[in-house]
Amino acid sequence: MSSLQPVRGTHDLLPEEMRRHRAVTDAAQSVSAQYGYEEIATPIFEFTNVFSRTLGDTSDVVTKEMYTFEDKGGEMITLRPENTASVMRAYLSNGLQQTLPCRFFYRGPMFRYERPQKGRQRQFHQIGIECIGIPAAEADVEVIATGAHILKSLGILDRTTLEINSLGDTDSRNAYRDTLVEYFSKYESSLSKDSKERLTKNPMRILDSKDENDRKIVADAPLMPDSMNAESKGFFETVLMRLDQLGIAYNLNTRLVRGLDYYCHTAFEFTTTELGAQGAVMAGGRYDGLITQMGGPATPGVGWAAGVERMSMMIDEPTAQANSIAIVPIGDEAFDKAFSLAHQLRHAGFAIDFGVSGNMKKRMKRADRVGAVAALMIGEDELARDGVTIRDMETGEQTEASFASLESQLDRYR
RNA sequence: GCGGGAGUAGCUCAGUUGGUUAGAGCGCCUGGUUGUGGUCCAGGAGGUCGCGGGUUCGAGACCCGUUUCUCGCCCCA
Repeated sequence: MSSLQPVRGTHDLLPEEMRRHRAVTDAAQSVSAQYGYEEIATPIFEFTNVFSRTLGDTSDVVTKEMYTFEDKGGEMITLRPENTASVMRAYLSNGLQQTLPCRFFYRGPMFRYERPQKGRQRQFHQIGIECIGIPAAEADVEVIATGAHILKSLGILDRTTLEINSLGDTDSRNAYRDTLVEYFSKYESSLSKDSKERLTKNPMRILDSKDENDRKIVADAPLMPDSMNAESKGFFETVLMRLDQLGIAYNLNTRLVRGLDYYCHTAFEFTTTELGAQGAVMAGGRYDGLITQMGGPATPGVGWAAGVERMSMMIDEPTAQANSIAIVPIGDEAFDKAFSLAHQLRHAGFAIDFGVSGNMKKRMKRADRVGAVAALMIGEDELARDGVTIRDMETGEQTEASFASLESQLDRYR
């Protein structure tokens, strides 16, 4: 294959696509800030054990999707497949336990060795928030509210559904897991091939199997709430009550589970039907055990991550950047003057399009193509009276302006 | 990792049961307009038909392999 092809599952972000990404991440950053989330960035690679220790030994992400390599110093390095573990590592590395609670927003590329599909690439981008240090259910609700607010500001909230479930605390989750294994083991021979594997690796996954026969067995499977202790039930009730209070609509989904080991209590996803096989736009939950798993002090946390590519496919085309003004010199002498004028106007805060070559017709055509709102024409006539001609590119109307009054006359095109 | 569909110009696509020199629209360039963009008219550039092999007198078309995209499975944002 030609070496000029990008690596499979990677894409160049050309200006049009980049504008969509920026519309998504800038809106997310700005809304998150309203909720007290400050932006941070962690390295795109970490020691492999940052991920392997936290995501779960049997998760697909760890077992088959990580980009892992040995660097020249013999260290095992992994390109981050998600950012929560990195953020927690950063939290511990920098001794931020002193300043709890911490609210972080992040954006950046993630890497997973997967089969590319619509809305699924090997290098993709996520935004996310993490709220560290608040054990109360209100933190879960704040995190969900922030996410919903971002989706709303992008104009896509009403095209998603908030699915929510509780996995309970560690005791409840383990109890439920044991109950499920016991139940499904009775039907092991009739389970699908995938589900037989899940039985040992991640029994809760059998609950959302798409296999028709599995679904029949699942229909009578024990339910999570029956294994939940009183504390876990109370926690989830508070979450739902507070969501109701804020008018955030949700769909209770007892089959909603998590692939990564560190989740407990609240699990949620904003899903859509617009992206083919990829339903999840934004997903997250509570991860009280994560920091302990990494060797830190017991610290609660809750957060979500969202796919930038997935959201940018759903939003309307963002409006282009600032109004620009084209400068069109006619003749060598005018070019001299125009070259300085472009510099002067840019420092006065205008966006200037200044083509360095071409006759007047070409330059006018270019001004039109870049969407300039006005063209400043400078030729012999204009130089003689020490000014320029301003052509409004929309109406075609032309007015004369002296160099002295130019900036104030251009104010309406800012 | 598994299964289905596709790959022809920068983009969207046509190309008949295998037959001479592979087309259209859009976009791009030049001219009609020596100081005026969008509209119009005329002309032009741009293709190893994804790549490699095979069948055939002859392959864009058929066969095999491969690669990329795409749809689904697994899993996930």
